[in-house]
Amino acid sequence: MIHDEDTGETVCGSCGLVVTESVIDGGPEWRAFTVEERESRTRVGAPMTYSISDMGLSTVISPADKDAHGLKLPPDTRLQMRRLRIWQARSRIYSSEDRNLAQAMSELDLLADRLHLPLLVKEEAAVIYRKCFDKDLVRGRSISAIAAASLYAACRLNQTQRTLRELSRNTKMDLKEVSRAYRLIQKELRLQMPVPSPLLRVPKIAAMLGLREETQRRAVDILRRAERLRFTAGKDPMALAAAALYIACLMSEEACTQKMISEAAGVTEVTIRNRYKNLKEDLKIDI
DNA sequence: TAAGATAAGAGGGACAT
DNA sequence: ATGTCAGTCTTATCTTA
Repeated sequence: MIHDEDTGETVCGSCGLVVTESVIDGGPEWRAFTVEERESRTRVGAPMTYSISDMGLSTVISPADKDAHGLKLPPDTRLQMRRLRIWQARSRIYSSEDRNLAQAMSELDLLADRLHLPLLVKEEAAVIYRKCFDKDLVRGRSISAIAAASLYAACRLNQTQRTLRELSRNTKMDLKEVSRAYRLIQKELRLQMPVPSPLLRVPKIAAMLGLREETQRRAVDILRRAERLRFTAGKDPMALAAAALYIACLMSEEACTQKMISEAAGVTEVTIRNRYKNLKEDLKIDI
């Protein structure tokens, strides 16, 4: 086994197989060159994070009735500490705000995990959820719906290719609920979403079908031309990408049926046919 | 068997009431 | 707030090559 500190990969020394891709580095994230620097930068505690309901910053009073030197506390101090612990716990979790956030964050965790979303996206979703909470958008709606919608919004903002359907499939809710919540928060928070480009969907579909690089390139060409002529507005990007790939397959004589593409892209064959038809007409493509 | 055609229905945006 | 309209996409079924 060879461990590569730079990439964090552990690689088998004889065959080159990557065993684990990410290794947790327990060391500090800063560097220090002098003793003074080291001392001034040293700090204690977990890093702050948005995906724990209190951002990981709350104080925890140790349950052991000992002082800093490990000696038992005198009885009256012990009683006082016990009372403090109770109030501390109440103020942390038992306020309705924190209960709400705590539940939302755990749902976010679960969902992000299932969809293999990067930490960055999850943290952004957590920020969005907090904004929703502050704007009072959660009251009267389900926490799960707002949490799922926040995650979807974070995906969109980061151009991370996940469909609303993929998201709702991993929750108990149906697509309608999540998309309603998503539209609500998009409107209320005035989120400026990047326009979803069909170009970015091509690799995803092509990879599922194992299509050649050449075919992908042709599909991208077709979509570029269509975008330039404004034929793509208002159409499902996934459907456009699927249709372009279908045309590309025909042109490069790569065997691929509409059905295969429709399954990989998550759009129906009929929709692919429609997009295929007007792409062909609009761009005057002869196959 | 794959691809095309047709029709009915759902859901949401734009716009008027 | 509620209703209507055009356009998109889905589901289902039938036809064609």
